[in-house]
Amino acid sequence: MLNDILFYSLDKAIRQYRKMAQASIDRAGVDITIDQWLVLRVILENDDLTQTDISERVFKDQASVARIIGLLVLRGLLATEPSPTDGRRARLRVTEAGQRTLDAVQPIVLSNRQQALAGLSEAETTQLRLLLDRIYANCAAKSGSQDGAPS
Amino acid sequence: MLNDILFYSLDKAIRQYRKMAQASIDRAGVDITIDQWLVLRVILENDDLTQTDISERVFKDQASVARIIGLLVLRGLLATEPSPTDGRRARLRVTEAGQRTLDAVQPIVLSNRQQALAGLSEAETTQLRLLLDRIYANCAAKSGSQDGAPS
DNA sequence: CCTGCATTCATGATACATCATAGTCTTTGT
DNA sequence: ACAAAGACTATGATGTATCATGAATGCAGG
Repeated sequence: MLNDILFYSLDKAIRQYRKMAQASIDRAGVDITIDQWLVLRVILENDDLTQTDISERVFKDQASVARIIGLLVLRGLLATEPSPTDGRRARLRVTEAGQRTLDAVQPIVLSNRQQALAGLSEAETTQLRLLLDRIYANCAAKSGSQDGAPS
Repeated sequence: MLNDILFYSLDKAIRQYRKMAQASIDRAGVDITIDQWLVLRVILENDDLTQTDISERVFKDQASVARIIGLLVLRGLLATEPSPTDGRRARLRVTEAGQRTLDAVQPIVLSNRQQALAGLSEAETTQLRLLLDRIYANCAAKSGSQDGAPS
């Protein structure tokens, strides 16, 4: 019956982390959500991704990314101009305000991670990641076949 | 940095699990969400909890529980009658349809957990749970103090 | 050039998360 | 008994998740 507890613990841990992370950003007076921050950060690092590309990197779906981008533009953290090469797309550019926000949030996120992992050794975090990735792989596999898709 | 990857893996794992779990329930033709199922199950086991009690057990907040209960009532899986002892509350009762749904979902959930944890030893799941609980504790602690010092 | 198909994005519908608050009822202190 | 405090629930506002679909554009082959 420990299994019962495992996914509960998983859920609890990630949710508490998000809660703590968001609270620390709010406390710093920065007006952005962690999801928006994540997307903005990815766009800064590569301003020529499609929404689908972005969604894969941040592990969200395209619809969520579209709405997050919409909010980022609304808030003036992101600017768009029509793509010169592809009429379906818009080129995304992080604005000055967006850059300032990213700069402000960066140290907070690092400190959050540190707090969350306090007392865990490198070996432990490594193993944790391994186990989580295995669970992910198990869940991503089509049930009924041990499909050896490339990792 | 591996830290970067850890919370990403955490997020990925739990989301993929939820996705897989919901898909398997849908595939079985049962019309319920896993969150609704979770709440319904808790109510079955104890029909005299407040929404706050329930929210603590399923690790959601009270507002979410209130809305989930509303949907469960709407769908006829849950019935309410005014509490005889407390005018603010309603006594919750799982209906026949609710019971049938619970019965239908139970084996699916067990199978899902098994699939998700395939290839993990008991020791590994135990350690995983321990590490997750530590992260939770770290995040639940007030920032700025490593010990339990009052704020 | 045009057609069939894939890609890219937007949006509606539904559900959950979080915060805040209001309304109702209960308990407590005096 | 009464007022203050607290508990319980409902709901508005905002944001995200997921699925489905539609509209616009790009592209390859005929």
